[in-house]
Amino acid sequence: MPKQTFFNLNSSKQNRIIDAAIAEFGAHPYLKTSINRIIKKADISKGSFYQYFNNKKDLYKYVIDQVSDAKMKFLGEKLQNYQQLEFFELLRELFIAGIQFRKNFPRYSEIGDRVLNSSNKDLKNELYAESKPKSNDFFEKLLLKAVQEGKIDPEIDIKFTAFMLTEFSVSIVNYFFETHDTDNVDEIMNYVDKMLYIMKNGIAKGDKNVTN
Amino acid sequence: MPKQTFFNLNSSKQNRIIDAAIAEFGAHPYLKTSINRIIKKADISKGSFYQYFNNKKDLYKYVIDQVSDAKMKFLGEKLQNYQQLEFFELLRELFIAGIQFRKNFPRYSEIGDRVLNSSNKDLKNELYAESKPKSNDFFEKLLLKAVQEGKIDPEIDIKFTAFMLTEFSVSIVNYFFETHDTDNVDEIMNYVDKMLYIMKNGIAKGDKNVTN
DNA sequence: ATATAATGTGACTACAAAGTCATATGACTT
DNA sequence: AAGTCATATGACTTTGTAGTCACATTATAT
Repeated sequence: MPKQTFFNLNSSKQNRIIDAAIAEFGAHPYLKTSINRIIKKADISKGSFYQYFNNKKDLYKYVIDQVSDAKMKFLGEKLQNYQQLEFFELLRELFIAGIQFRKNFPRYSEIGDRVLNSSNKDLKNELYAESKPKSNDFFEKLLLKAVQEGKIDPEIDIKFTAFMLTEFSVSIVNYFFETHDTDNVDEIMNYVDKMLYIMKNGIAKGDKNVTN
Repeated sequence: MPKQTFFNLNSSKQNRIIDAAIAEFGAHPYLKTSINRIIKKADISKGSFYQYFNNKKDLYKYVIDQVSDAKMKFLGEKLQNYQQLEFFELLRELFIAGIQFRKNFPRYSEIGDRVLNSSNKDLKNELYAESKPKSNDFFEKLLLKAVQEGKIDPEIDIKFTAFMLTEFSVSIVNYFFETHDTDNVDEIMNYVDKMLYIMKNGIAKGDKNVTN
C-alpha cells in the first residue's frame, strides 16, 4: 500500500504519478520498469517517490488494483442489463464488454496484458492473489447457476471449467495479437465465437441434442 | 548460435556450461538471469564466455533448443505407435508422456515453464520463431488428420484450436501446481481427463451422438 | 626447439538500477 | 514573527549488470 503521504497529495498530482506509472508498466515487462523513468515522467524527485511508496512493487500493486477495479466496475455495470440472458449469451456479452473496455481504456489494457502474461511466478502469485481468482469466481458463479438451471452438463467440474474459461479468455487475446497485427479489436469476436462453439459442443464430430 | 569455439570444447566442459545455464535459466525469469552467475557456476572466465557465445540471448536460445529437442525426442520415442491411436486417445497419451518427461527431467521442465510463461513479447517472438510452432504444428497436424478421418467436427478452426490446446496444455500443468502442492504428478491426469471430456463433448447439457 | 595459432583470463569500463539522507522549502500554529 | 511539522529535493552510495581487452597460457605445427 502507498503511504499516507501519497493519499495526502492533491488528486492532480496523484494522477500524474499514476499515469506515469501506467505508462511505464504498460511499456515494459515488470523487471525492466524503472522508478527513475517514472519519477522523471511524473516530474517528482527520487526522495518524494520513497515518501509516497515503499518501493516499486508497492506502486505496481496499487496500479494493478486500480486497473482491475476499473475493469470490474465497467463490466459490472454492463452486466446489470444481462441478468436474464442464457449462459452462453451472457458469456458472449461479457467478451463484448471486455472489448469495449479495451477500446475505452487502452492504457489500462496494455498493462493488463502484461500482467496476465507475466512470468515472475512469485510476483504473479502475490499479485494474483486477488485478480485472477476474481475472474475465476465469477465464471464459477455463472456456471453454477447454469447447471442448476439445467443448461450445463452437471458432470463437469465447475472449478476446473471456470479455470479453463479464464485461461481460454486469455488465450484468445494472445492468439489474436499473434496472428493479427491490426488494431481492429472487434475481430476478436470471431475467435470468441469459435471458442464458445467449442465450449458448447466440443470438437468431436457429431450433433448434440441440446436440451432446453 | 554459439560460436565454433564452443563446439570445439570437449563435451564435459560443454555440459558444465549448459548445466549451469539450465540451472540459472530455470531459477530466474530471463531478465533476472545473470551471466556472472553462470560463469561462476560453470567455473569459466568472463572472457571465455564471450569467446563461446555472442551474449546471453545466444546461450539462452541454444539451451531452449536443446531442451525442446530433448522433449521432442522423448515424446517421439514414447509415442511410436501413435499412428493407430484415435485422436483423443493420442492426446491423452501425449499428456502422459509429457508428465513423464517432467518427472524424468525436472530441470528441463523448470526452464520450459519459464519460457512458456515468458512475458517479454519481443524476446518471445524471437525465440519462438521456431520452437513454438513446433508444438503448435503438431496439434494442427493431429487435428487435420482427425478431421479428415471424420473424428473431429470439420466446422472448427484448426489453427485456432491447436493454439488453444497448446496454451491450455501449459495452463493445466500450472493449475495443478498452483492448486496442489504435492509431487504426485499423476493426479494431473484427473484434470487432463476433465479437459478432454470438455473438449470432446462441450459443456452444454445434452448428449452427443458421436459418429464413428 | 621455435614459431604460430588458439584458447583462457580477470581486472577494468561503462552504465543503470534501487534506495538513503542531509538539507531546503513550504505551510500551518501559536 | 517565531517555531514546528510535513513535504520536497537531488547528490550520493551501493550493488548489480554486460561487455572489452591486453596479456597469459596452452596446444599445434614447423
